Amino acid sequence: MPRSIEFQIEPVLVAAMEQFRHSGYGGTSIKALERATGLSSGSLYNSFGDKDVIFQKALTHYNQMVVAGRIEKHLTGRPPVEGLRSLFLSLLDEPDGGSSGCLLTNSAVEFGSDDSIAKNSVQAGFEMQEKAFLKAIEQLHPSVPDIEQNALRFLTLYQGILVLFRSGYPTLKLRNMINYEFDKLEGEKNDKKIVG
Amino acid sequence: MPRSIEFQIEPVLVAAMEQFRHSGYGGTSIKALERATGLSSGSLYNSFGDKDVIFQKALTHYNQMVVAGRIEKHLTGRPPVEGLRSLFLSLLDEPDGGSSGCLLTNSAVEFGSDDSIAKNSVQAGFEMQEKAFLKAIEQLHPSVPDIEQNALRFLTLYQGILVLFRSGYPTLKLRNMINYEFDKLEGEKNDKKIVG
DNA sequence: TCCATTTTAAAATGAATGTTTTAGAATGAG
DNA sequence: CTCATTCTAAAACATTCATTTTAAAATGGA
Repeated sequence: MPRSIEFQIEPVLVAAMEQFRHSGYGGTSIKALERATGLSSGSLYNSFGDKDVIFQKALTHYNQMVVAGRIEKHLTGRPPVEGLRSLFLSLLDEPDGGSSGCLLTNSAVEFGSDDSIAKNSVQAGFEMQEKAFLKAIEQLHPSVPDIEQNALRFLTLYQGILVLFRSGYPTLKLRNMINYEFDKLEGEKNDKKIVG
Repeated sequence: MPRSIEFQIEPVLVAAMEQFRHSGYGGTSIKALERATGLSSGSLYNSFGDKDVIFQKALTHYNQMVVAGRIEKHLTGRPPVEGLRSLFLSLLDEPDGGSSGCLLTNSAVEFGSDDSIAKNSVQAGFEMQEKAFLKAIEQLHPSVPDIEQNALRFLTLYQGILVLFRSGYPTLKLRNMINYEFDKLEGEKNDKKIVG
């Protein structure tokens, strides 16, 4: 029957994801995708369809792997404040220092609120993050009524950090701010107000 | 001598600004700028140079008018918390509900940290916002040593709100979160801890 | 009036875009 | 082997892009 597929789909998706993360959807040409994935445009069109499909698959993969993976990695089996802190700090640990930012954040901004190929995945990604924050806060203060406000506040901070980091804002200052924020949270939890 | 310029430069800059705000730099064609400004491409090239110059002028104008204007409007001659609150809430008051977001935020994400036509203006704009927050917090707690952390936290929240709002996140939830945040700040200021 | 300049409209340019097609080599199952 | 399929490479396509040029009308100062 048919010749079997030579390449693995997953590394191709990862390469496309990185490319979109760096240059956005509009800023990424098919030629750039050829370079990034090592596939010819023929193969890309053959296996995916068109550019939109590649992007959507890459974005979905980003949600499943990067977003969910990060949450899983930092927020499970650990005290919630510690987990949240390391989750936030992990945003600043891009290996090459080249802050490509978050594909979710970048897509949200690039496409806006109009109907687009990104809308559903962006909403789903934000929802995943917000729910993870909610769960962590519940573990912290099960009885407080303003858990939702705090979860949204964390989501907002999270997205803001990604914007500033992407723009080249000094990592050290962001790191200090994050640590300050979670130090304060630990202080509140222990009912000790340290700051006079 | 020469024929005088027929159009006013400022409305043209405003129109270009709105267009870039809605569609980004890459997503805005010269044709779109013709439509938005009412000028022919001939006039645009004649009066500005090229697309990069138009964008840079529009971004500078955004900093001077929109960013500085908003700060001036909300943070002067008013109690700082009240001013900050109304500044944050004003982000959600886009007239048409079509959240074009902030040209600064959008440009930061679109161009990233690489050297680009936007880098200087983006940094300048963020700095303006951060300094405004710093000043407001100083008025609030002149003695606290962690003013910088709080100013950066406000900047981060501010940018995060702009991302979420641009993506179509429900305005009401964002409004509640903002109000909750500044209610808490007023509480802290009065040294009354309301939340148990 | 004349000249320099600015306007618009249109055409032209050359490059890049996304996509399809073609041609040829490779591969696996029957 | 054969046939269907997949690969790469290349060409072809129509479209869009930013930009320049052209031509013609308008305008203001000398």
